[in-house]
Amino acid sequence: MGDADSWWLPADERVAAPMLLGAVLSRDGISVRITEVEAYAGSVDPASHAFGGLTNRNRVMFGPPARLYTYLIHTHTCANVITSPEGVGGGVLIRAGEVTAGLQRARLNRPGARDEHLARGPGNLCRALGITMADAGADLLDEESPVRLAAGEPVEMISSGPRVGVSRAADVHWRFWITGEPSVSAYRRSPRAPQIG
DNA sequence: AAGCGGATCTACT
DNA sequence: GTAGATCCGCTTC
Repeated sequence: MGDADSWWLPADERVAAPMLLGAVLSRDGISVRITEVEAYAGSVDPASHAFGGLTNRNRVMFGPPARLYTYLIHTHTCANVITSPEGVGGGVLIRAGEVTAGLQRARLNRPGARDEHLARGPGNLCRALGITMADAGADLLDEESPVRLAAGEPVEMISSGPRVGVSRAADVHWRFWITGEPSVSAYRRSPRAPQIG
C-alpha cells in the first residue's frame, strides 16, 4: 500500500474501514486502540450523511482526507475519519475502542463505566477521549492537532456484519470489528429499517 | 418559523 | 432484552 503517510488512505471505505482496526486514536493524553468501525461510502450510500450532497452539517466529509468529521445525535458526539479524496464524502465511523493510554483520565470522562466499556459505542468513545464538536475538521496526521491518528499493531482476526442503527442500506455488511473484542458494541437493527433483505 | 427523524445511551425488567 | 430520554440539523410551510 504506498508510503508511510498513506497507510490508511484507500478511497473505497469498505477497504479503508477494516484497515483502521488496530490503529490508535489519541486526544489530550488519552489513547484508544480502534476495535470497531463502520464504512460510509459518501453520496452513493443512502445511510451516509453525505447522501444527497453537500450541506452545512456534512461539509467536513467533502473536504480533504485525514480529517475528523464529528456530528451530534441524541446529545452524543460521534467521530469519523474522512478517507476519501476531497469532494467525494466518504468516511469511516469509529464505533469502539480499547483505552491503551491515559486510563485515569478516560475513567474521569466516563464515571461509573467498566474499563472495557469506556469507549464502547461511538458516543461513549468520544466522551472517553474528550472529543467534542470543537474538534471538527482536525487534521489527524498533524502533530499540532488536538486529535491524532497513528498506525498500530496488525490485528489477529476481523469479523463483519450489518451497520448498527441505520434505517437505509441496513443489510450490507459494512461494519468491521476485531474478533472477540469485549469493547465491541452490540448489534441493534434500526426499528425503521425494512424487514430483512 | 416549526416539525420530525436519527450512524445513541442508560436504566430498568 | 426493551423502552424512553433527549436535541440538533434538515425539510417543509
